[in-house]
This record gives sequence, structure tokens and C-alpha cells, in this order.
Amino acid sequence: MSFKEQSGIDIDQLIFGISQISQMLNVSPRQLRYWEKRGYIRSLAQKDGQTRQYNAKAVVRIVGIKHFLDEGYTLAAAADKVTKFAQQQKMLHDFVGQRFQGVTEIAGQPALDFGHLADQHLYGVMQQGRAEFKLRQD
Amino acid sequence: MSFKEQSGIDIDQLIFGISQISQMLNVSPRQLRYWEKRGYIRSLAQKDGQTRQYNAKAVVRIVGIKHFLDEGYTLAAAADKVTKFAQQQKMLHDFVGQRFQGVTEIAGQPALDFGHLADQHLYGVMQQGRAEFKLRQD
DNA sequence: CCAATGTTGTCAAATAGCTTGACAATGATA
DNA sequence: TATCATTGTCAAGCTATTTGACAACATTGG
Repeated sequence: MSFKEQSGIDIDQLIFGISQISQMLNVSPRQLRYWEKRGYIRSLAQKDGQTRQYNAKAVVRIVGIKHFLDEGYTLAAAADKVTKFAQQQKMLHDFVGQRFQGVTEIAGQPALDFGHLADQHLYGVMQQGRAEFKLRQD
Repeated sequence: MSFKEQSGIDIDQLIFGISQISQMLNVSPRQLRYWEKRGYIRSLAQKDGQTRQYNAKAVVRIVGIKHFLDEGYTLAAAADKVTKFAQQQKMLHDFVGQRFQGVTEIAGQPALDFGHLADQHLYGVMQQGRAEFKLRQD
């Protein structure tokens, strides 16, 4: 059961303050401000002098940057890696969102319907815990 | 893909400030402090005068209380309902955690193994999208 | 109906926490 | 070696939170 289902809270609506981020992720406020100034991360828009707030998307970016920094990457390289990863995730999400037609059945087993491919139909099934694509006639 | 899997962040380690909670959940800081004083919610322990912080568990409680308040329940009743719900969720979680023995196969289909019952074996299977218990000889 | 209690808003004073800018230290880079 | 990148730290000023108090209003028990 996901956090959202259990709590009714959408993760994208979560908001964090700078000290919470700092505690949770073990990143100093100085780093967060510097990274923001250099354009590597964004905080929610606030008027000048007001306190920074961050959404879940920013948190994920910060975790990622921190991770790659700890692995020895430079800040710019770390931020770049995170951006690319996020882009890939978004592409995957969008792609699957477009192709996924729902769940149907093949031989009595649930199958993910991914629509047409080469005059046939593409399905995804779990077999012995392994994800397998299947091509079938319509 | 869950938030944790995608981000590497454990939801239970999330921390929020009072104004973030207030914004996210549309509950006033006054309410949060009052609810806490009356023992309906808890903030993370801070020394006197320091700012309150809340974890995800508190957030879920607050959402719940707010929900039942909006439905017309009194504060005490709302908090009570949330507590009972949380207890039920915990019981369910613990129970399943104890009984679940892993995934095996029945007739080539994945089956949740729930161990012994009445000299037989209890399984859970998905059939046409419906969750069904099955008793089988070992 | 009345007094007591529950719940929330608001205000004020004190202070905890954040912001910005600056200087310094360190390490990497051209 | 000079420059840039990254982070720490400090100070002054401002923002946000805390606590306590008073008020308003609804609800409840007698």
C-alpha cells in the first residue's frame, strides 16, 4: 500500500523547509543556497528575504546530487547526472503511460496490454517472477 | 514505482516544519499547537521554545483528524477514529507480515503462501483481478 | 437556560531560525 | 601559479515560531 493510498496525501504536494531538508538529507543549508544560486536546484519561488521552501521534486534532485557528490563527482557533473536520470525516468513514464492500454488476459493469466506492434499485439506478462514481452495475433 | 524506490528516500525519515504542514494540509498553526497540547498529535521532541517538527506518521494523523473534523466530528472523536484506523492498519500489517511465507505457484500461477490452516495450506491468488483464498493439501 | 468546556482566531513580546553578503580556506583546473 | 569551484563561518537584519493571554463562538452537562 503506497503512502498516498494510505494517507490520502499526494507526494507532489509535500513542502519542506531548508532546515528539514538539511537534516533529512545531511546537506548543509550553505550547500543548498549555493547549489540554488548556481542553478543546480530550485526552491519554490519566494519573495526576497523570505524562507526557502522545497517540493518533493527538489528533494529527489538534492538526494541525487548528494549521492553523486559523495561518489566523487564534481557538483556540475553530479547535477548533470541527476538531470539525465530524471529525463530518462520521465521518458519511461511518458512512454509507458502512452502505450499501456490496461490489463487483459492471456491463457488465464493477467497480461499488460501494450497495443499494436508489427501487425501483432504486444503484451507483458510475469512468468516465474520474470517480466516477459509477448507478441500475439489480435 | 514507489517514491522510495525512485528516490532512495525513506518516507519515515521525512521531517516537516509547522508552516509546511499548515500549508500542505490546510490546518492552522494554532490548531496544530492546540491538538498537540491536548495530546491528539505529537511533534518531534524539541527543547522549550524551539520550533516544532513533524514526521510522516504525524502528518498522516493530522490529515486524518482534519478529514474527520471536516465531516463534522468533534476533535476528540476525530482523533479517536484516526487512532483506531492506525491500529487496524498496524494489526493488518503485522498479521500479514507474520503469515506471509513468500510467493509460490499453484497450477502455474503465482500464489501467496499464508502457511497452515486446519491441516491444510492457505494460499492467496488473483483470479480475474479478484483476490481469492485457496485451501490445499500440502 | 446557565455555567463550564472545547476549539480556534488573534495579538504581543521574546527568541529561534533564515537570508544575504562578505571573507576565508581548500581543492581542482587551466 | 592564477583562477575558479565549493563550502564553512560570521554578522546584521529580517522572518517565522513560541508561549501566554484574551476573545469569540459552539457544544455540553446539569
